Amino acid sequence: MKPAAPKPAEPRNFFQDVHEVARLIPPGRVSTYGAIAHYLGSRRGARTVGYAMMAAHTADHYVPAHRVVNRLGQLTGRLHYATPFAMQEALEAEGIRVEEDQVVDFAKLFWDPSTELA
DNA sequence: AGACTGACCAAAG
DNA sequence: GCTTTGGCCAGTC
Repeated sequence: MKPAAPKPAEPRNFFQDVHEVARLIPPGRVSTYGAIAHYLGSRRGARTVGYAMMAAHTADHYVPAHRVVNRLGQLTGRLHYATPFAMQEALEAEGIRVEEDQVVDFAKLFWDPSTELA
């Protein structure tokens, strides 16, 4: 007699899903909070995705948060890094050009999980 | 144990 | 056309 399975169907939290998707972003490409939120199913609040990125440090595995920007292609999370330039440098190291905290050719570098992973 | 906070996006006034 | 509000999850004090 199991005291009710203390195991929910999916113990995987929303954050975990976001972190996993973020890890799927190929180098040299960038994704957005809204795109990830939409891929996970409806806009559960793109905000929540942003929270997940901030809580990326709580993830067991490394999360390339530098490849995730807002829908405008801006490095909104750069202030969360050790240095305000760490995020930009990480992107430039992958061949992505950044000008004024904004990803150049963002439209071409944009990686949409809903489309790429389909 | 409860309250606050924090990397967003889009629609409505 | 710009400002304000609504929706949303988990970690931390």
